[in-house]
Amino acid sequence: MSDLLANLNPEQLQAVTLPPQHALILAGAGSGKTRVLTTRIAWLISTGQMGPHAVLAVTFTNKAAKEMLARLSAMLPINTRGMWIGTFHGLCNRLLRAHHKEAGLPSLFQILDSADQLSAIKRLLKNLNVDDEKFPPRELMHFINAHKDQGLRPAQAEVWDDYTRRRVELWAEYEGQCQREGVVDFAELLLRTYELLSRNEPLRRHYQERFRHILVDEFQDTNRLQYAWLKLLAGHDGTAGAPQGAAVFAVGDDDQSIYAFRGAEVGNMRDFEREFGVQNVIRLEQNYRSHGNILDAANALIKNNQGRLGKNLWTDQGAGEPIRVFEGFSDLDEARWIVDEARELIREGVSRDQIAFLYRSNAQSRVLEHELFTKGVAYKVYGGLRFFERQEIKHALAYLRLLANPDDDTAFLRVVNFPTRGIGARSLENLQEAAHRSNSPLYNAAASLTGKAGAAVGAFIRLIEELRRETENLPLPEVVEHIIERSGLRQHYLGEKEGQERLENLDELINAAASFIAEEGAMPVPDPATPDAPLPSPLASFLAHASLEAGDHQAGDGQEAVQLMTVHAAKGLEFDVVFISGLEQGLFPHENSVMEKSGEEEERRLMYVAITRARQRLYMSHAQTRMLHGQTRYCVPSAFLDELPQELLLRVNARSTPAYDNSYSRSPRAAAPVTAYESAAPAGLRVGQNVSHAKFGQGVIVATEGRGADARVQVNFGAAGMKWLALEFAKLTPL
DNA sequence: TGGAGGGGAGTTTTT
DNA sequence: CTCCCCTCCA
Repeated sequence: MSDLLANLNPEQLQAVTLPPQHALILAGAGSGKTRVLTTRIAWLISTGQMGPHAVLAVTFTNKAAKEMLARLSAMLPINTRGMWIGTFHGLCNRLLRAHHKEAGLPSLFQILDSADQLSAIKRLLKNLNVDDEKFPPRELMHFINAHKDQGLRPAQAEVWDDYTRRRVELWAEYEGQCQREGVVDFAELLLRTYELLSRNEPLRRHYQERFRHILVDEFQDTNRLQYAWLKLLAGHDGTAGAPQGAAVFAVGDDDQSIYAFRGAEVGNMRDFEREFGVQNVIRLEQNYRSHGNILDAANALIKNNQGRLGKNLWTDQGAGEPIRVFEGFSDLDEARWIVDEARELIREGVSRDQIAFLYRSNAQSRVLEHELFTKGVAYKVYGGLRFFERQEIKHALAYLRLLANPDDDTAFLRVVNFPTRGIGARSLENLQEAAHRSNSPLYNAAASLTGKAGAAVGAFIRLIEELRRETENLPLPEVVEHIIERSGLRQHYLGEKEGQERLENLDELINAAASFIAEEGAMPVPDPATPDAPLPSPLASFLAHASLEAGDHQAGDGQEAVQLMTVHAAKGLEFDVVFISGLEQGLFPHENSVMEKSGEEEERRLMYVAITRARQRLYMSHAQTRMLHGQTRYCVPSAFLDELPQELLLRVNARSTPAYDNSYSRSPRAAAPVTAYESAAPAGLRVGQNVSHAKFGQGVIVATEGRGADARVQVNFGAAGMKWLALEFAKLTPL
């Protein structure tokens, strides 16, 4: 045990060894929060304060959950299998599988991922003859999910106009459809579990009594429903007669809250502190990742946010390098400089995968990729399709889903005619109509179809029935292999020009099934606390796994490569060298964020996350012009750059560096293509012109419109925002 | 049934 | 500009 606590700093040690009370750990970037979390669990177990089954540890990502399990296994001589450590969704899935009856779900309920959910909504709108122009499926999906993330059902939704009334009706229809088909979406996993536990007292008591310690990772990312879920499980819901609850150990960093747009509520941290009467608030401020200059910059930046819980990172590693700031004439110029700088570092021996290019929006990767490709630097872009999201994989899974649950219309429609078997859109329309009339799944309605179409659909149904029979007693990997052959998927892709990779992926799916069985599905462990609960079948578990864990992002080739990703995707990662590009008003901070309340603060936190990814070297860059939506935009440097202590920055000017001289840095004006507007611009005020305004300060003209008395110009004033000004009235001084 | 071509949108995203 | 989605036509 002394081993366990060795090398913890005083704050970490204090957090790990707190008495069994509620605690809030404010864990700064790079302060060893995962270590504290796992050591806390190990300490509680090894000191005999609780058994492994009395802990519930929740994370947001599978990666974090796996990491925790791995570290725990390394610390303790216990089998972590069967411990309740996982993602919110994974744990809810587990609960719902064990108590599906009480939750009103079929035992083999399927989980819809976002793509499945979208197609389910599209299908619903079609069946109900709803104009999808008026009710865009994506928007409706977001509406539904946002409400469910708040813990709401259609009956509780606030309705403020006819449009919303209709959306709520459609949402209710959607819920009905999911129920009929035996499928649940991501938000439903949580909401259904929450409702199950709040309505079913014995069950609630059972779990409340069982979990003595609840640990939550990335607490700042919890949404309202997740917080309510935690309160319920912790026995802190105000229910009369609730047993003495679990101790909640919440770890988070309000400064790294960057997911408000998907429902995360930083306010949960304050609420938690208040509602749980938290006595133990511990700040982990010693940073083990970055050099001092980097931390100083991050601290100075984040100080500009209001209402923080407060935290200041420090390190004993020394100041390190200054932060290098580069201004390019264009986005291309910027990319060239970044890539050249990276090549220089690689020459000096920095490993490629210790170099990260971070950006605010995915579109920015294009110009960087182009430059990397041109210069022959290996790179890897994060954010593409993931394994289980690939077309061929989803097709194969749809067959498997139909074996498990024939009511799953989403799966049915996905493969009823893939590979093509002569079932046209017309037949499917008829089938859907018949199903709608008889209020039955497509699978059952198929029998009512007559004629040629009926025969074709009938053959498909028979195929599924045969597959079910043939695979009944096969081990999972063989089931997968069998359906890939018998469904005709393999044959189909064999005949396709670009089919080679898809075939490889299908083979990989068989491997995935095999390793899934090897790792977790081999012999499902009965939960000691609920020994009577049905054990999930390997197929059902595998399908849930596929939905809940879509796999790694497309990682490109395995070789050492420069890492490209959005700042969001970089959260939780660290690199020796980090480049943050596109530091321009409107891009970072993003223009759409200024509309949202406290949007600027979230952008600042995002910047804070970006900065704190760097261990040794940090580069920041911006460009004077940037191609955006096919047009050249004139940009002013990000206000965030001004918020950094200037003495930490080293301005690197391309022209002062011989290597960059006239090789590609052209004059800014010459580099800027003439836009269509420009011909109409009044003399002296052109797009790209720097101007000064009495009230708004310095800015740059980004667009002009009209002539004479009607002439207006759009000016980007940086921190003061983007303004349209009538030349007749506004006093603009060219600079 | 699939390919071509028009139209529209273009922050961030895990489960 | 470029990508994606939908529709329409052969």
